[in-house]
Amino acid sequence: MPKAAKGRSGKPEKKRAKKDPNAPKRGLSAYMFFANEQRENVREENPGVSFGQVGKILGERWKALSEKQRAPYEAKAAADKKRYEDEKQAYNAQADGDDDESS
DNA sequence: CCTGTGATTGTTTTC
DNA sequence: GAAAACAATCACAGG
Repeated sequence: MPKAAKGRSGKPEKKRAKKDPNAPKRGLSAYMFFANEQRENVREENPGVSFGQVGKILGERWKALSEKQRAPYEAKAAADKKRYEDEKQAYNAQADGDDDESS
């Protein structure tokens, strides 16, 4: 059951701005790792494709892979997520109490 | 307790 | 250098 038709319901607002004091950016996404590898392949199989094209093709290819293929990327994403946990932790520690920051 | 929301992440190409 | 399509995410917070 699709919790809610969330997603990009049409809100092409520019990039986001930070809102947290130390903004513990989250971890990367599987697509990021996948793109890192496919970007070369996609551009190679699609010579001459413009920005919009390659971008789309990349996405199509992403899902074109099998879950197993995404596995390595998901794994990286999961690993990266852990990385974020670290930031979040530091953010948490500092956000909460703090030993000395107000000089 | 459960939910969804928002914020974020990195790539590519083009000028 | 910046901007948009492309996709995943998923930790955080609130009623």
